[in-house]
Amino acid sequence: MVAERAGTSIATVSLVVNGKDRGRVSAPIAERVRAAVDELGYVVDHAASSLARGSGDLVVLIAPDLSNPFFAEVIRGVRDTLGDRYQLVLSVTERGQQPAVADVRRFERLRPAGILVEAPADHQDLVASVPVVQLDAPGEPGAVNYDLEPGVQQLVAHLAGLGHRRIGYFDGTSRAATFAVRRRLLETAARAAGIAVSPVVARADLTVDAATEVATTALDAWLDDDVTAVVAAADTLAYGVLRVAGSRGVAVPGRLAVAGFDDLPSSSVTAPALTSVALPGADLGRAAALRLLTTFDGGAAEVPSLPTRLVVRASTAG
Amino acid sequence: MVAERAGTSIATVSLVVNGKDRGRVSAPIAERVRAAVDELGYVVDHAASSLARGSGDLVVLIAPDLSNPFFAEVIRGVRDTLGDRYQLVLSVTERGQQPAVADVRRFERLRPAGILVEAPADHQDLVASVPVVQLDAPGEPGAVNYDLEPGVQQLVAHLAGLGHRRIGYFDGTSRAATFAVRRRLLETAARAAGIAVSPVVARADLTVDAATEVATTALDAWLDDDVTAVVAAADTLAYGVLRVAGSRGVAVPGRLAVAGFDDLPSSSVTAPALTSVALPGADLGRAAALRLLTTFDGGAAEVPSLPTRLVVRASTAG
DNA sequence: CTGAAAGCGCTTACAG
DNA sequence: CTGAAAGCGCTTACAG
Repeated sequence: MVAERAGTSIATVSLVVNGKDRGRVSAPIAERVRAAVDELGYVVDHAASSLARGSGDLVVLIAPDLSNPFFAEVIRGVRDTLGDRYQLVLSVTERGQQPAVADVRRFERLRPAGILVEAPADHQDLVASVPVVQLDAPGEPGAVNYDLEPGVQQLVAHLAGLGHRRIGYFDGTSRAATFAVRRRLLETAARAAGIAVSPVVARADLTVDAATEVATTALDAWLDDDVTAVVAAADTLAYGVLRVAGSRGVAVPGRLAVAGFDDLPSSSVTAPALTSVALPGADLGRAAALRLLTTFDGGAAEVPSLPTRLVVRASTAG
Repeated sequence: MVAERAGTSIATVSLVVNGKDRGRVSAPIAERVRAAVDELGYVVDHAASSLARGSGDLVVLIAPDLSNPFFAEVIRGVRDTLGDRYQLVLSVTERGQQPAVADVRRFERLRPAGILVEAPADHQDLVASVPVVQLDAPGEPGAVNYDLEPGVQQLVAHLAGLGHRRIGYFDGTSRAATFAVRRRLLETAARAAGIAVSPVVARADLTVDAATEVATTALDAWLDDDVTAVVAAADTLAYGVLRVAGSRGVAVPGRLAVAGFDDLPSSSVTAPALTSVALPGADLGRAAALRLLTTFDGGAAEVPSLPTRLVVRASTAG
């Protein structure tokens, strides 16, 4: 430890650097240490520190591929809540993959203070030697989730009110539980409202390009099946439908209404602007980070589900 | 080290676990060790390992706030190139901030194998005890950059060909050098083509919402100044212009042509579809990761700048 | 082919 | 109020 050039012992430096010098180290000595630290540009070695201490100040957020801008919002919420006390690092899975046990294992090695897992693959047993909080993992105990029901109900009521009687569903390929829930809630609500859901199967990765490719064939199938509205499990999927409909001259919403989930920032500038069930990503991130912080302090407050609501725009409203 | 339950010494376990047992440990013993490792779910402690070894297998990518989907592409490129040998972790700066020296310092503590810095604040001296590669940092030696000139030339030629003689520029607030370069190249090319650049100042964070807010007042100023086209330093900024123009009934491109930089996936579905200078993010990520990998092996190959080109869509073409 | 030992840079009781 | 010492879990020469 180079900074003992301050003329004191290693232990004293450690105390000062960690701000544990109150009433343990005299002011002039502490001052000398700080000066030496500054001069030498010293920065405590994280590996050694975590080793000695048993765990570090890192918080790991494991998220799926970031091509869905939704995650950027989540990350921002986490960051804002974690503050300076903890250092956030992100890990992204491979495109099209959900976070799984192996990812959590991999990051346990880093001895983080805690791990956040966004939209994990279903039915994983995500226990670790450090606190783990899951986001967007319906059915998992202790997870921070959206209450999707109100948003879906509003969407179906909206479509029913416009006279739609047969709709298509554009699902993600993601194995995350939240997608199964979105589909199930929509089907249930549709049935209750007397709306049929087309058997046409359409699934794609959550990128505009993948969605466009799938929509290229799915669009015809939907139209052949007399579908008048398509609900996509994510806005990025809906963009694909908009793109194909636009290039084929299929009027939206005249011939086909389109809606999504997420309400991404860009959904207000699409052609036409997209109706969407708003999932406030930053709120989710904040709630999850807060829950982790509470866990650190030994608490375990129940986190209520986050509300969702429908944002109506031109892609359905005409 | 728990796994010595395999009945061997700690050192032997270490050798086997790190795959350095070739010709040093007998096959049956190695086998016994592996079995024990599996049974106990043992995973080597990263902190201890990095400490003993001097550095770890982490690669840190420091990026600005991820609300610009462009970065998702960059990340994907980095990930794909790094492969399994290294573990990528991301860090994002606070919204509106560029990566700076302090961020690099912070991550040096982790003893990563290397650090990647995307669009750092200008004029930073980003040296560290580990290899650092900068992305999108024009003017920095060893940085991996776009060759923006051809894209900008094409854009200006395109606008000139359409008869535009006075254009507005919508800049980012980012202090990253790449934004200064975009502006300068555009101004130079415009002058050469006999196009005037309006003195109206418009700058915003690279989010659709921030851009919309700024565009709300800037749009009037541009129109008052007889501007017939606006070039935005990023697609997300252009989205803000499209949004305001749409809600005000200003015809795009009839009254005002709009173009951006990035060519985000969603730019093909905006209303109208956005003309943009394509900056292939994944390519940038791949090139930077490759450069870092070469550095690890002691090499220092020159990386050529990545080509850019104009993608023409309805927002300018009519 | 295998094991005992030193050391990586810290932190934290503990004794002075 | 301060310092010497043990120990965190590994890796890697080195000796057997």
